[in-house]
Amino acid sequence: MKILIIEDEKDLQNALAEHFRKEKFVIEVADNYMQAHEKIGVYDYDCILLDIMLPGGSGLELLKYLKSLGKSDNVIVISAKNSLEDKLEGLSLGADDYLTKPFHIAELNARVKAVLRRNTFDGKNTISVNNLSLNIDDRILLVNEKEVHLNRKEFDILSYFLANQKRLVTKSTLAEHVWGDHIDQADNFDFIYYQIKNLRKKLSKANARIAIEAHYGVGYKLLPE
Amino acid sequence: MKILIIEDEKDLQNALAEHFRKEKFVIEVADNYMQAHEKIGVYDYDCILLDIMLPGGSGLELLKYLKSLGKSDNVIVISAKNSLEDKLEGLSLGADDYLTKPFHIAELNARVKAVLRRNTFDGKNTISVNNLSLNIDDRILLVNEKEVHLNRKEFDILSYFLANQKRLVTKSTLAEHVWGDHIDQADNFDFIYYQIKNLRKKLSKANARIAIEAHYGVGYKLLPE
DNA sequence: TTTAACTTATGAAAATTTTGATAATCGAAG
DNA sequence: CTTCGATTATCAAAATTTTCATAAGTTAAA
Repeated sequence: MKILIIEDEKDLQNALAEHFRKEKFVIEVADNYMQAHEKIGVYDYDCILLDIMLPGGSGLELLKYLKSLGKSDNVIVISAKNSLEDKLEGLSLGADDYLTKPFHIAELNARVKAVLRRNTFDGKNTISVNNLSLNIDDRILLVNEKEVHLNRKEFDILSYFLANQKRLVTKSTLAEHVWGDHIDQADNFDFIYYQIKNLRKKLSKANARIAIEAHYGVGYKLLPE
Repeated sequence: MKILIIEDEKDLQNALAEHFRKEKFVIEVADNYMQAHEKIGVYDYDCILLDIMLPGGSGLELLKYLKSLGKSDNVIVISAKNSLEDKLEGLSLGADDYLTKPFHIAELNARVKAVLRRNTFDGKNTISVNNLSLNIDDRILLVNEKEVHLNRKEFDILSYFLANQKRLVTKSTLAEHVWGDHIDQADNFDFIYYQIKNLRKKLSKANARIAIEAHYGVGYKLLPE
């Protein structure tokens, strides 16, 4: 998963890059119009964070360019507090989302994840991988066409993993999504270990052809096998 | 709690009115520009649902008017699917939120509640009523300066009640907020009854000077006593 | 006023989740 | 290739939440 950060303020740029690197994204940075334009033309990104105020040209021009390339649907516009107009024009140009400075990085993080997840789930209410299929609405897991009972946390964890397949999911991200705001920065993650253990047990008993990989010091990744 | 629905499409208007009446709001309706303009000038509402396309004038004009009166911060703009421009201009005029048709009424419901709650909580992280004070961030309840331990559901329920003081809270609304999306339309609410029972027990043991009133067939209301 | 239908309250049991202690595993540094 | 510190896994116990059965209360209609 690759994120392009288009932002000239060095402090913010570094903070963003650091944060998302920790979340195990591949980060690229552009700090002016030309550089951004070039990267956009050549590479594909899973998500683009776009500041509007840039040296060398307006971020809105970049957005138009992205739109012309059909790559504008995973852009999150970041605009200065007072330039509401930018924000609005940004939206009308098809940006997926916007955020006004200053913002909490947790907020941005949530939105990035939302953008990425959207592209995974699409409109469907069922995700299938190998021999499993998960119906989000009815909260039913089928492995080899047979229902496997998951309780609430197990289901939430698995669906988050499936929505973020092959991507490394941080423990705190998982906690935030499955358990809620309160538990964001816990000092131990026993509750995750326990649920993961049981989830794995159920999956393997049902011969599900996926694996939940632990990544030392970071989190987990779900892989088809 | 009073909501003004400015909407000319009769079907939608009725659906909205009916829904929010069930949620125990007081509903007023305006189905054209003039009527809306008059009501806005005379009365105060806790939330205003504003359609942009109206007979007799644009909703955006009403929004400007509301803004000039300093009453624009609890407006939710409802715009037709394709009129993105309206949406944007609406936002720039200070509307709190917007929604494009068609929308799920549950979505609108959630946003209305959010608008109302914001005005209750403000920026504070503590709500106080009589001899209790609830710290939202640290999730601590004090009654007469002494901590009363609440477990998760109890805390969530109480904080929702406090954010919606003196307002009737539907069981399904409560379920949606405390338990999440899944349990919106349950066929029984035993889990609510159980938590309410224990919450009441803890509150009364601590001599908290509030009461959780049951409203037959509808839900609960929290009252200072 | 009484009944019938339905809603809410309550306690006990079942299921799930969280916590704590302990063991196994991993990865960096020597 | 060891060792050490830290992370992850596992089990059992504690706490919480959900479910179930039943009782009590409420409303509307006869």
